Amino acid sequence: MRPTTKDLAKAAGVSLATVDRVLNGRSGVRQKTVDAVNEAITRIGFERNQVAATLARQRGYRFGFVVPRSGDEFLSVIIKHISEFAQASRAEMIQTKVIRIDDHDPHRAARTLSRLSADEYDGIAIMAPETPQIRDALYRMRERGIQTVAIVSNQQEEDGQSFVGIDNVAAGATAGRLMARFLGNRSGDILVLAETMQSRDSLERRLGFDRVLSPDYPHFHALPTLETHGYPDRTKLVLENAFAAHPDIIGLYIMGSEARVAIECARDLKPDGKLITIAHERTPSTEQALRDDTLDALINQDPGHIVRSAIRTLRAKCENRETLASQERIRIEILISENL
Amino acid sequence: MRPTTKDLAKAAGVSLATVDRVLNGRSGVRQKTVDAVNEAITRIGFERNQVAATLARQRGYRFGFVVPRSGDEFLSVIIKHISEFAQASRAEMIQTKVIRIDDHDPHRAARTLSRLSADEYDGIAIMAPETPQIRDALYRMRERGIQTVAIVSNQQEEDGQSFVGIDNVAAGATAGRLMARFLGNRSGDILVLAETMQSRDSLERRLGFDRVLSPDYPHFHALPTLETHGYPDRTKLVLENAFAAHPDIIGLYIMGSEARVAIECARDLKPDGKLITIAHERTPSTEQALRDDTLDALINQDPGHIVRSAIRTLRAKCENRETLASQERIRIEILISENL
DNA sequence: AAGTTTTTGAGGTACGCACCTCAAAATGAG
DNA sequence: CTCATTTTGAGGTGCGTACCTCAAAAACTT
Repeated sequence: MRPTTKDLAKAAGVSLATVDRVLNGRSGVRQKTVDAVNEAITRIGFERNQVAATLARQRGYRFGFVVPRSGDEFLSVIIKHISEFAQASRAEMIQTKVIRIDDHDPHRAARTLSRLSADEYDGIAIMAPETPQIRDALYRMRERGIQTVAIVSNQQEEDGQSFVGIDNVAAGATAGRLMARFLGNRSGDILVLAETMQSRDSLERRLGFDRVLSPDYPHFHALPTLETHGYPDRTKLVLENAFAAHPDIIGLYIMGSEARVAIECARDLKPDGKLITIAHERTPSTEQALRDDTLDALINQDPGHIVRSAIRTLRAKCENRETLASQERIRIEILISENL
Repeated sequence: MRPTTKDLAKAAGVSLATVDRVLNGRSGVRQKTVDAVNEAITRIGFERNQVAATLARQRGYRFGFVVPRSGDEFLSVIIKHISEFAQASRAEMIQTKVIRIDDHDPHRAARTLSRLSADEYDGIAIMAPETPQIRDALYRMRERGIQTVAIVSNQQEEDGQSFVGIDNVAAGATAGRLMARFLGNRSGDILVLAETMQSRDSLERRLGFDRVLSPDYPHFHALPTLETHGYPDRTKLVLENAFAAHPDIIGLYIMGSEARVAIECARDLKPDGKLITIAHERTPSTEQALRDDTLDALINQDPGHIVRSAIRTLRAKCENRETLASQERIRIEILISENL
């Protein structure tokens, strides 16, 4: 039989009330007593029964996902997975809400964050670019006793701040290696497209991409990153100009998460199908592009996995536990039409 | 507030005892009453609180993983993940044991299975090739009230029998497409290696491999599958003969899950590094081969994911729930040295 | 030593459900 | 109609923990 709090109290020579105080970090216990209880915990191998603990809390866990108000296809996939998992984990006493923030006004965003109270939320997962305002707001949130985790876009590493997502340098390197191998011995220019190079994600992907291409494959030349700023018109224009200026473009690497327009343009500009195209994030449109061969490979981070991992991470923090590392590592997936 | 069994009883106009009988499928309730309760469940949106239910059961869940007694590197990785997850889910009142069976004697294996009682196990995950004896034993296990799920190797589809693993035809096709794209415009022979072609997994992978290679790439020729039967010596011999007989071998596809020996041999026989090699399953040795470029790509099914998914699937069956499909689909992962 | 403050104990209630018993009510058979 | 059988209700207990109150004990302070 597994030892219970009762056994622990007996083993530590204290009362149930004191055990409770120590286990839940309440004040008013001498250090000496705390140590005695902790010693007893390891001695008898006590492990809190999380099922009973959750039931006794009366109010499971309340988590929030803070995401940008405006967004691309990838964001809607994320949100779909949030509500899907929220539905499925209601029976486990986990409540999940989506909170939208202004992604172009860091101050307003920070204000929204500052209004989130520990009475309403046990933990917050945030998907937002790194800015001083956001970083501060997150710091104060943790001080208020709300657990935090950053998803997709990394935030500065700090105590109590974890990250659920991929290593973008490695993702860029993966794209670079695939690009090179798919191109084989052909030589020419490679076009690199991003929404903006202001974002850390794009910078890192480009860094990884070049790190593979520059030293190992001198017969390719990756052109400077072109920025679309998320506008379809601009994307089209930029691509047209690039293809006109560089007649021997043989590869296209789309780093941003809104690849649809770029893929369509590239297909129209290079209809022979000789252009090797690699993009990020599985969405209905990139999936379709893979199937009809306008896209050669897709680098993906499973949005469902990210959402579930964020919730598990938050929950582990609330329960003062470690997560299972192998379960929480988000993989850099390579998708082709055969393994969709 | 979420409705409880009490609310449900009131809404259905019956007592708590009857609600309990219906919810847990006990006998002695008229169909008319069962229907009334079910109607009330949907009407008020009742959802059983699994946390409370698990606690009240007094004895969490007891699951067993039935795996072959003899095995390769992949199997040991699986077992490592079983104990890792078992450790982590003790706090959730889930107990997990590993049960070894004789993989070369289906009768003995079936006898071992027949001794597993519902008093000891709520569910069994089995990793075993499909044989009539095993299939029967699984059928009787389900009749005894033990939930079953097949992992890695599919069992015949039957009522109540689910499968956690990859589609091996698609996995073979993925390997085929990668092989072709990595080879580019070179032409020559491709060697295909398996432990045995008796197993369904190998057959399916070969099928998928050919399905991509034969129609789309006539300048490659995939040779008939060579069998190693898991013996290092034989693997070496078979490879030496093949390379001697076919001077223009440009690709090697290792379908079995014990790739170490084959990779080493191939490296010795074709030291120029021009041989494109693709294998299955991430293990310490295949991972190393990827890093030092003796392996070009790895097709992997995440063993940790399989283990966790099997347990979640069993648990969902015990609780008479659906699983979250997107979480349980095992992906066909493509690994190269950049996205390890 | 007397008073103040801090620390501890004893006891209780609650969470939502599983599982048990026994008697009462409803139903069916003859 | 009576008797046997089936179905239902009322009530209880327990799972292991959280969280609360109040008084008693221990530890400091001056």
